[in-house]
Parts: sequence; C-alpha cells; structure tokens
Amino acid sequence: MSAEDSPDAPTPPVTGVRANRRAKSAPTIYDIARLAEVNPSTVSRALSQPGRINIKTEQRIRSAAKQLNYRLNPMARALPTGRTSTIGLLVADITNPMFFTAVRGAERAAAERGYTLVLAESQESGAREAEAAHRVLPSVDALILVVTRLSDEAILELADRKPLVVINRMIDGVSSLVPDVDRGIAQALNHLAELRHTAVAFVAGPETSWMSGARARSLRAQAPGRGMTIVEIGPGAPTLDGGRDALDRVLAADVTAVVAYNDLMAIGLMRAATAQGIAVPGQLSILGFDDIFGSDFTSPPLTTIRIPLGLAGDLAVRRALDMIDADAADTEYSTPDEPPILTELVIRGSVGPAPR
Amino acid sequence: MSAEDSPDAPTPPVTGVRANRRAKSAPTIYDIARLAEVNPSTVSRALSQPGRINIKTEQRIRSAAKQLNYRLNPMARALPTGRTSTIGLLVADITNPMFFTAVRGAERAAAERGYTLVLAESQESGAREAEAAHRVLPSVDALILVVTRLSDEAILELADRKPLVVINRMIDGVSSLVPDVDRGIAQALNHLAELRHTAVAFVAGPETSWMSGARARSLRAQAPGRGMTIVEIGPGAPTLDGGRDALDRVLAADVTAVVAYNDLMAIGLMRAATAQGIAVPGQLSILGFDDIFGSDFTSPPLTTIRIPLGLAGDLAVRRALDMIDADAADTEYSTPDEPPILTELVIRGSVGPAPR
DNA sequence: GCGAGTGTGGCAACCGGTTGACAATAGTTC
DNA sequence: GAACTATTGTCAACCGGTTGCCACACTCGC
Repeated sequence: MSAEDSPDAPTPPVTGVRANRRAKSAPTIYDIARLAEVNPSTVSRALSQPGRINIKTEQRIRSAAKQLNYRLNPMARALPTGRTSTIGLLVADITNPMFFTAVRGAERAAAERGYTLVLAESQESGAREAEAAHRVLPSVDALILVVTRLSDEAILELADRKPLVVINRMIDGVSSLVPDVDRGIAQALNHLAELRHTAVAFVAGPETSWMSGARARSLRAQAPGRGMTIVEIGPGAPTLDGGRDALDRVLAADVTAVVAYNDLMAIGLMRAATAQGIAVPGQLSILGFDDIFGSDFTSPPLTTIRIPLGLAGDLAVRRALDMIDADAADTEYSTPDEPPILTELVIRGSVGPAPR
Repeated sequence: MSAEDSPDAPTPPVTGVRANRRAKSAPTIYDIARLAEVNPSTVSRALSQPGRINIKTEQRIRSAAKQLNYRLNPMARALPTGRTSTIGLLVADITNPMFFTAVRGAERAAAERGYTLVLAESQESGAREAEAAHRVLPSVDALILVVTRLSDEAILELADRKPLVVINRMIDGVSSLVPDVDRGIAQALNHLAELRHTAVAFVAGPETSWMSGARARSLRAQAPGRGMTIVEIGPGAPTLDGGRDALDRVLAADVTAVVAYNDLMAIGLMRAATAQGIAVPGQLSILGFDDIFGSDFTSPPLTTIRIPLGLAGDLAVRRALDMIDADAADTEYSTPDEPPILTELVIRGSVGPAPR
C-alpha cells in the first residue's frame, strides 16, 4: 500500500513518463471485497456467475467494482481455468491482402464474443510457423491457421493440444474450412471455354500450398471433359514477383489463357506481360483467384474467382469457439451445418476471347 | 462414446477430436524438478537466470526440460512478474492496406525479441477503440496505436498505465512516431507547382484523424508561398467510398489538382472521376499519401507520397521494448536517436501538367 | 417443534511460475 | 583449525483469480 512509507528510501519525485506509470496497480477482487465487505470468493462468484449470489449482495459488489473501475485480470483467470479468451491466428504472409480479409472476419466474430486475436506471421516458412505456433499455443484457447505451410503431421499434433481450425486446407481429422475447389475451377474453366480457350496454363503457387495442389488436381480432372489441355507451370512464390517470374514459361507454353494460383501472381504476370507488349486479354487471358483488394484497380481489371475469406475467417472463429465450449462442457464437438464457402466468378477485363 | 473406460486400461484409441486433447496437461517445472531431482524454484532459476545455478545442475535441468518438451506457461509467469511478452496493437481499420505494412514491420521486430502481437480493431470508432484498449491492456506489456481515433486525454491515460507508442499522431508526453509532415507536403506541393497547378483541393480524412488535420495545416501554411490556393473538402471517411463521395465537391471547387488524405481516398476519387469521363491527369491531377499496396495498379498509376510504415511499425516496437526494459530496470526512458521517418515522392501517372 | 431442503457466503486449496530470505555446503584466509 | 565469505539450492510466500466443500440461516411441510 502507498500509505506505508518506504523505510529509508523516500522515493523522490521522479520526473518523466515512468513515474506516473508506477500507479499501475490495478484494483483486484480483494479491493472490491474490502469495499463491499464480503469475501473475495463472493466477489468472484458475483462477477462471473450471476445468480449464484443474493441479488442485493451482487449489486453491492457490482457497484463497488464499478466505483473502483475494476478490470478482471485475464491472466489470473487463465491460470486456474485454462481459459484465456484469446485465439491465435497464424498466417504465412501478412502482406498478402487475401489474408487480412480473413483477419477482419475473424476479428469481428472474436470481438463479438469478447475474444481477442493473437497474431503471428511465419513469413512463408514452415519452421518459423512451427516455432510461432508453439510460442502462442500455451496462451491461446484455440488456433486458426489461415494459410499454413505446416506438414499434416505438425498440424495434427497441434490439433491434439488445442482446438484448431484450418482455412484453405483439407486435413483428415482436423476442422477444415475450404472453399469449394471444384466449383471454382468449374467456374473458371466454363468461362474460358465459353470464350473458346483450349490451351490453358496453370501457374502454381508454392509446393507446400495444399490449395495450389488441389486446384491443379481439379484442373487436370475437369479440363479434358471440356476439350481443354492444361500445362502446369511452377511451383512459384505466391507473390507479384512469383507471377512475373512465370511469364517466360507461360509464353513458351503456347497457351491462350492462364489460370493463376492467386490474384497476386495473376497481377504480377499481367503486369509483366503488359510490360513486354503482350496484350491482355487480346493475346493472353489471365484469371486469378481470391479477388483481393486492388484486383479491380489493374488495367485491365482482373477477372477472378472470388473466395469469401471474410466469411471463412468468421466461420473459423465460430467453429473454434464452439470447440472451446464443447471442451469445457466435456461434450463431443461435431461440425455444424454451415453454408458451404462458395466461390464466385467475377468477370472483369482480363479474360477475353481466345485469339484465333 | 465407444471407448471402454476401465481406469487402468492403457487409454484405448478413442474416436473423436476431444479425446486426444485431454492429453493436454503440459509439463510444468514441477515435472522437471522431479525428473532432475531438484526443487522447482531451482528449475525456475536455471531456466530464467542462467548462471545463477551451478552449470552442471543447470544442464541437467535443461536436458530434463528438453526431454519433457517443456514450454513455459506465459500466464503463470505473467502473474507474479507482470511481464507477458506481448504487445497490443490497435488499429482503426484492418482493411486499410496501409495498416498491414505497419503490422508486418511490427511483427518482425516483435518476433525477433520473442514477443507476440495481440491485435484489436476498432472499426474507426473511438468508443470501440477505448473498449478494445482496456480489454487488452491488462494482458500486454505495451500498447501501440497504429491509427487511433482516441482523444488525447484517453491516450494519455493509457500511457499512464503501460508503455505506449503512437504512430501517425503527435501527442505531448507520449512517444509518437510521425513521418515528417511538412516535408511530405512540401514534396507534394513542389511537384504540383512544377506542373503549374495553382488551385488545389485537399480531400480531408476523418475529423478524428490527427494526421489529416496536420496535413491540412501544413498545406495552408505552405501553399501561399508557392502562389497556390487550397480548398479544403471534407471531412470524409478514409476509404474508397469516402474518396468517391468527395468528387462532386472537388468538381465544384474548380481546382486542377487534388491532394487526398490517403491513397484509398485518392483511388476512390480517381475512379469516380474516370467513371464520369473526367481525364486523370488530363483534366484533374490526383495525389495520394501512403503508397499502399495496389496504388501502382491503377490507371493511371497513382502518384503519391510514400510513408514508410513498415519502418514505423518496426521502430514503434523497438521503442516499446525499450520502454518495457526501462520500466523493468526502473530507469528513465529517453527517446533514442532514430533516423527520422522520411516521406518520399513517388511519381507515377496521376499527376500531370495543369490544364490551361 | 423438528427435520429436510434451499439459498447464501466463507474458507482454503489450487493454477504454475517467481523471488526474497536463508540454510547448507564449499572454499578461502589467517 | 576457526572464522569468514561465496556459492548453491531450498522454503515459503505471492501474483489474482476460481471453485469444491462446508456452515449457517431461513423456509417449508407435517
């Protein structure tokens, strides 16, 4: 307490920022208890189990809490209960705009239920991602992998420890949130087919990207039925540069249209092509995935398959919270009926009729 | 539940996700202590104060820890020490690309020192921001306000409780990280002056944006000396829509050039102008601030004043960590010598000669 | 008037670390 | 060999909540 004096060091009036901050001792339930003249445990009950306590006592406690401007200490609660009211979010690359759409959805859903997001980036490295995952794991109630470069085994191991939801990757035994790949690819191919493209290249993303592989598989499966051939180019970095670097191989492949792994690559490719005097879509049609921020700024504006990642982020948090609840109630969690995550063809200007 | 649950059975293979997770009891220092045959407090010292313990004992403890795959429980440490190894990041709008540049810089600097970022969005609302700030405050070591809509008083109050760094706003008595406003405005005006613009509009951001006000003031101060007039339009939302909505008033103001509060507004305005058949930069020149992702995708590509926000995020974290250290050592924190955050004129295509 | 049932609130242990105080042991000096 | 210091490890209290268990007071039914 402050009333008691320091025996010999009279703590002189210190200037600067630090001094004020010393007044940081936040009020605790013990302070409330003293003020409301009850036992601390009663305060705890009044605040966290409404109804357990006599309504009059509860109100007395609540007003004391308000008077002291009491804030519960999350860490103190977390220690005995394990509940941290926190969800960890792991992303491979913060600067990919597709990611923040997901984060926004997740943030909203989390804040709505009083949860806070803990963020970690792995910079496209599996090792750093594993490290980050283990760093945040003890202090979160659940983990969401937005774009992961981890191996299936590593993910399963994490899922053993905490509720875990994966976006954009399908793993057996793990709650996965994946847009309908085949439908998206079908939308892409149908659009290209209508415009009479038959020779199509797929510019792949990183090898460790499950989604890139899934799209490649779906393309190979669906192209023949439409009389189309698929040339796979890659793997490459899922960035503007990665797209740009693929141009030579695209040109060498003698195709009239390109499906890029994501919008970033599509835009990189498109800009490289334009810079070389190749007309888009006159000589080369380009189609992306995601519909990221800025994809309608390009010229021509990018035709793309929109992935509703905000929805995915939102759903991921809801699932995570449900899993947390199921854990707490010691009941089985089962994936709820949810609307599927449906892709949508956004026709803009980067895909045109095949040159003849 | 299908599993037989005889108490001594060697945990039969139970189906379902929950069952596995029950094995979540993480090893503690008590487990290590038992294995290494020392007292738990010795384990604590060995792990967190290398050298305090006999080197042989320490190594025995470390290998026991490794063997058990021990992870320190951050909450348990945080409770007595107050150190959470966590920095809170508050942003007004996650979907503004300028923000994630800053986050990336912050994330890197934080991860480097073993710190984790806690993220909260306030959706451009001061009230929600205050709420979010108080929610995360107890569980972070420091707070960084990337783009804040809080009042000065609210910020000062937060700064009293925890180390706090503000980006893009100058507040007396608070560690502020602000790019050189006057220099940026000078760069903008010089560029416009060279192209013989004399009537310029400033499309302002939100009223609560300190930076918008600062730019407006600097414009008013610097324009006359260059023989220019400034019309201020706004305030408006710092978004694509906000920029679009300003078009009518820009046209009514009879100017040849526009300086927008940020790139988002600049792009929104430019697209609205183009849609109305107004040539950019033929009839109207547009200049933005930030150099966000995508600002070079537009047609014409956006001329803008680049703010190195990645650097700002990085510096903010470093400062925050230094303040935390200073607090721990009970020493005075003083702002270090840092390179100033210098803006840079990025000339692209949205500013041209004034029509005559 | 008595026992059972219910509502209320206190006691104390616990979560997993940290740390000041101190005891035990080892090492040094005279 | 005694006195003294340095090193090493132990004990126990503490951080701020949560919760099982229990005591007490009161109501109700018979």
